[in-house]
Amino acid sequence: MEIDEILEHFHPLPPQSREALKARISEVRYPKGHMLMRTGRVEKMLYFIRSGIVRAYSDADRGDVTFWFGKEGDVVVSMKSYVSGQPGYEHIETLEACELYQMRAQDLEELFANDIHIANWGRKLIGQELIKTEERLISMQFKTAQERYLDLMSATPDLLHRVQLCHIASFLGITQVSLSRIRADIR
Amino acid sequence: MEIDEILEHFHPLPPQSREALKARISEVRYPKGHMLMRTGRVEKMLYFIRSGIVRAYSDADRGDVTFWFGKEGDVVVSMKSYVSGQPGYEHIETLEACELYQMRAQDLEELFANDIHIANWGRKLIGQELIKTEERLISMQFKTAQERYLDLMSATPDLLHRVQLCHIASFLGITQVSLSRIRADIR
DNA sequence: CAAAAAATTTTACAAATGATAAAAAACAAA
DNA sequence: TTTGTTTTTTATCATTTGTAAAATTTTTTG
Repeated sequence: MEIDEILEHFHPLPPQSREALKARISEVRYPKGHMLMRTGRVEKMLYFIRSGIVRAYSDADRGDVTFWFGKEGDVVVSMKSYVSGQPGYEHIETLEACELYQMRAQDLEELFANDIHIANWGRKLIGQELIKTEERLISMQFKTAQERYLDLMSATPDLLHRVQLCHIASFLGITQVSLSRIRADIR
Repeated sequence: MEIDEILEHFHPLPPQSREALKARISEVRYPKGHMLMRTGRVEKMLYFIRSGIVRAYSDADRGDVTFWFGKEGDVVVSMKSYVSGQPGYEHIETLEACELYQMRAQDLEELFANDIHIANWGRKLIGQELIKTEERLISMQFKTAQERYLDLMSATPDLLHRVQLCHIASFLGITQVSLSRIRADIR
């Protein structure tokens, strides 16, 4: 996925502003298993995914909890870090070899302060992330695990072939064993 | 809670921009049970809560699902509507008599387009909402209902006295019966 | 205050999910 | 292929949560 397409997808940008963004973006590749971000750090970079899949997860008593998958076209930020400048609570790792567009968070801050189109573009970007998160929260609250699994299958069917089931289970808020039962029931 | 305090809380604003915002804000009161927003509409207004409590909820098979409480100082928007201009998926109603600061969404859009400080203020506002939502999502995924109840009690203890338990239960993602059991266990 | 309505708790039973261990299947490296 | 490792499934039992109905408490209304 090309960078122009990704940037435009969040919100239209005047050519000049888009070029200002692109001038601060470079390309980078990481192998599977690379840690893009770590809990407790104030992250200096953010990424847009050109290809590949990543996951964000938090540490918990019973192992880690995957709460987000990022795929082609998605933005990768440590939200807490990005929004408040405070240490983030998530690890983010690549689940496949990834091609990423990278940008320094500080460069983006400077653009926000000086270019109103980019400031509004950033506002829309966060807004879209919020909607997605809110919709997931609602579905966690009132749908059964089986419904959530079926939703995920119809929304991003390829995810199941590209990601381990233990991560899918964690993402759905259930154990891997429970996910196996659900899959058996559906068959 | 005064409007200046509320506005500044999200992000500092130069006096000129703050006055521009305030010039478009008026005050309004509604009794308990008033519907501020409705599913399926593109909402034209947004609010800041001077006093009182409101809840946002979605329709579901088994009744409604409360997924957000707003209290003094919080912003009240139909997120989908506000972010994307598309019909929202939530109802929002007052749970107490409320004093609100109100503003036309279109006025805010115009300020976003013309005042970079307000655009960045709006970006920070949405970002803070995103963090809160993401933290709730994570706690839904890896905490037990009892832990979530205890968290809520320590975070906003007054909520329990001001809001019906059926709404608290729904907010926690459990039934009212289950919440009753948890409360009995704690005693 | 008394009656009615609403909200909350309790009880009993059913269904879903979790924990653990072990077996089966899929995958990777030599 | 063969071996060894990882991933997924299956089976068992304990725990949690849901559903429905009744009992209790609290609030509202006359």
